[in-house]
Amino acid sequence: MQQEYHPAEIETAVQKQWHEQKTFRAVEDPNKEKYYCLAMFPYPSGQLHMGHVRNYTIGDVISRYQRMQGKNVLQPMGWDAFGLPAENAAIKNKVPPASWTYDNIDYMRDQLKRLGLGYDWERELATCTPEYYRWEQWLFTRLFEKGLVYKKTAAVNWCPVDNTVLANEQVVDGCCWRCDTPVEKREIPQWFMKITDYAEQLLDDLDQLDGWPEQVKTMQANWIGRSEGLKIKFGIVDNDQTLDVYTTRPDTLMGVSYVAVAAQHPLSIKAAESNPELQDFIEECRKMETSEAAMETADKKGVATGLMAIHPVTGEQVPVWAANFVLMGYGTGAVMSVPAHDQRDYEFAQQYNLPINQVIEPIDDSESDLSKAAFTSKGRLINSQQFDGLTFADSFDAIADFLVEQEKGEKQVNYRLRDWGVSRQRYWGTPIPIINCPDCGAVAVPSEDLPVRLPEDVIVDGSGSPIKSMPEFYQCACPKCGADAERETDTFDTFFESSWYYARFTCPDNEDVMLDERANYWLSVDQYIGGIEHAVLHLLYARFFHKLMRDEGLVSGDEPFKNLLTQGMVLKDGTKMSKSKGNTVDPQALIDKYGADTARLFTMFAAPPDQSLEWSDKAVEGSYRFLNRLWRAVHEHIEQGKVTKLDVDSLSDDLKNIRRHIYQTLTKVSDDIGRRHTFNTAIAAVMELMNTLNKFNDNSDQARAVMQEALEKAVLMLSPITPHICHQLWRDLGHDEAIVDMAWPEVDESALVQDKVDLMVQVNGKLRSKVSVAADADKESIEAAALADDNVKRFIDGKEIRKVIVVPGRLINIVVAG
RNA sequence: GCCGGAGUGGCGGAACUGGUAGACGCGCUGGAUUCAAAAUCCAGUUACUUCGGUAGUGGGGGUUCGAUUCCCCCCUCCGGUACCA
Repeated sequence: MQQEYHPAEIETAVQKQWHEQKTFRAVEDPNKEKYYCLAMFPYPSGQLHMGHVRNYTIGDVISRYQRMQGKNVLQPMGWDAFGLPAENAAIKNKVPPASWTYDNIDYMRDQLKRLGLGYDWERELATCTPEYYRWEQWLFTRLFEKGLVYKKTAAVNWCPVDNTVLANEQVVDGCCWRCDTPVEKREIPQWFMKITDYAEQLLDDLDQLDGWPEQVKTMQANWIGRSEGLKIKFGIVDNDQTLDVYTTRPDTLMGVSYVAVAAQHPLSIKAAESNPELQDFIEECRKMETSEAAMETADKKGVATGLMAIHPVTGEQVPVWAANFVLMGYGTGAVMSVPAHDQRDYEFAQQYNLPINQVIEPIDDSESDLSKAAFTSKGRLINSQQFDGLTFADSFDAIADFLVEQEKGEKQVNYRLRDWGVSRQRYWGTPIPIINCPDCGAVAVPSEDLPVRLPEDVIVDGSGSPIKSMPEFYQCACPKCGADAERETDTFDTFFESSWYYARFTCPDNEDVMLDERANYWLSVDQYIGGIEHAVLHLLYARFFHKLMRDEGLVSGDEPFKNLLTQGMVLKDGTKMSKSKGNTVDPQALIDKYGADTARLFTMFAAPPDQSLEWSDKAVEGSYRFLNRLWRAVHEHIEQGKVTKLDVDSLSDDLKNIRRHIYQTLTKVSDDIGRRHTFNTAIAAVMELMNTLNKFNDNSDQARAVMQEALEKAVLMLSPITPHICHQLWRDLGHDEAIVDMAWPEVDESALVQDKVDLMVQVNGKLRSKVSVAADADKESIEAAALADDNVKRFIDGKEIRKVIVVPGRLINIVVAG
């Protein structure tokens, strides 16, 4: 055994052995309990960052631990390879996105291998290959036939100078990030997936996800946003059109003082023909940012359209306003406004001098002052004619019944969730497999013609997608009638690819079908690990896809991810690492200097996985020092020669205490890794054990036998976290079998038995002393021991004891008067 | 704006079910070793203190014998907000 710890040598040799022996190849075996562990695959941006190191180390620790538990583990890795950065790099460096992406993948694959992550590399996939994306094209055409996709116009950010569509992140303060031109909205036809058809299931099935963090389920439930309300029809004066609104507060219907519609609403556009002020307003709204955050924080503005709506109950006329806070693409594009009982309507009404009609009063007859703010609580109806005196629930039914009878409304369940717009006007993505025929309309590309391949040898210059000016790509014949037709040149949202990769990993080599029977062996994913930033969108889309694939007969379960671990961000100086801030840490430098085990140990030790992790060069050195101490401890032990057999019955109290510490540590570490995923506390516990061993100075035969036992357990416990050094130390401790194939150690319960325990003694909740009592002492004797303690006496002397609380195994609290 | 989190020594964090606040690591201080330094090892390290104690987990209130933990209000920071992934 080498005297010094040389991580580079050890790590290279161990990784070579894993590679040659195909250690991490996953083979379906119905007789073994499977465990599918998946970390969110990376976008191949060029090099690994610390967030990747953290994400993939967490996955690897869990995978290796489960392997030691005897599970048949699948841990795959691949590349989320389509996306905007490749196009940006292409513009900057004049390199086609494809070659840039493939080069990045090659480099990052080596980096992952150097970290010693136990992946089955035979299952590697990249989403930008036709072998992968052909199957999502195929699924899309199936959904097209089923009517689950449709086309409608929707707004995009448009830069009139660059003549291109901008992503939300490319809009900075309402202007184009590259040329600073004010961004405009443009309505263009786009493809949508009917995720709203699955809204109810996506909400209800959250209950199945016991292994998901509550906060993520809450965020998804809020995002889906199920509500029960009324759809109400308003007539328009001198107009045969009607206006539908949806409200969750039909009890306030009699307080409606105006109706607000989106600027883009057909009624508003029609009215603008003879209204220059409204025209200007519509134009102004066209320049607003499309993001929800921008819409909600913008000043609320509106213009009267001049149209009057007819109240469905009273028949009274209320004005129709065009307002910038009403979205055309959401709901009916119109809302009824009740200033007295909705804060936003209240502020709008004050700004434009619209009437504020109170129709709800507090149920407890307390004051409701409408001069300062709206009264938004539910209460009792007033000023509401035949509905006066009703509660919220009663008025809901009464008003619904009334409107149904009049054919002016009905009860409706509504969802905040909107259908998923999947069209992107970008090049580097999966071509949407649709052909537009002048006669037949939109026609799905027949499955025998799939995949629709994206041309890779192109020049991207920032003036729009190159395939939009490539007749050789878009010119084609209609599959139905044979007439000249054109392909879609839009591509899919990249969330499309990441919505089903977890399933394709089970059978990535199948060239004939999207998924085969192996999917049902491995799925669902037993542990999914990724950033909290994906809590809503990615995870919701993947859940949606799973249900689509289930309904297509491709998979059997309802949900893709059984357990979810959301990791926090890696920070430096308290903020997110980013190139623009110049505070990035290159993991490669870390690995080169200290080795993969130190990088892994540091990222697991610095914080629990779901919290943000603060980077520290000094703490990395500390991790490296610990591995050196571990190495030295094993080395010094081995140097003393052969170890005799352990004789548990002959041990001194000191040695019994050491053995108890070993198995207390093992109990804690098993729970920390297996259940809690708090790797930081697991590592701390092993460090504590090592500190104890270090202080222990006994060269007797039995002491050395206990030391051998301690070091073996410590190495086994650390092996999922720092597998390379543990591989070597395990060998050095005299074992022929590779540690990666060892079982997780079992706890020797007899070593844990204790005859005395220390209990804390409090007086009035303040710690005053501690007493040592027999482990099986009864309440009375514990109480007596506490009251007899000298320091306790000082605090209770001459005072009346009101009560004594004894918490077994923990503490005694003596409550005294005064 | 809305939804979801987080806030504990000089720093990262621990305290899992309401029961010893600060485990473990970093840093710092002192010591050993060294010609010297690095490395390593040992000891100490929340603040205040009359050395008895007292205060203390973002701020303010509450429940409890007992609150970092539960409840209410507020502040700050972070994530998401539907075309970044």
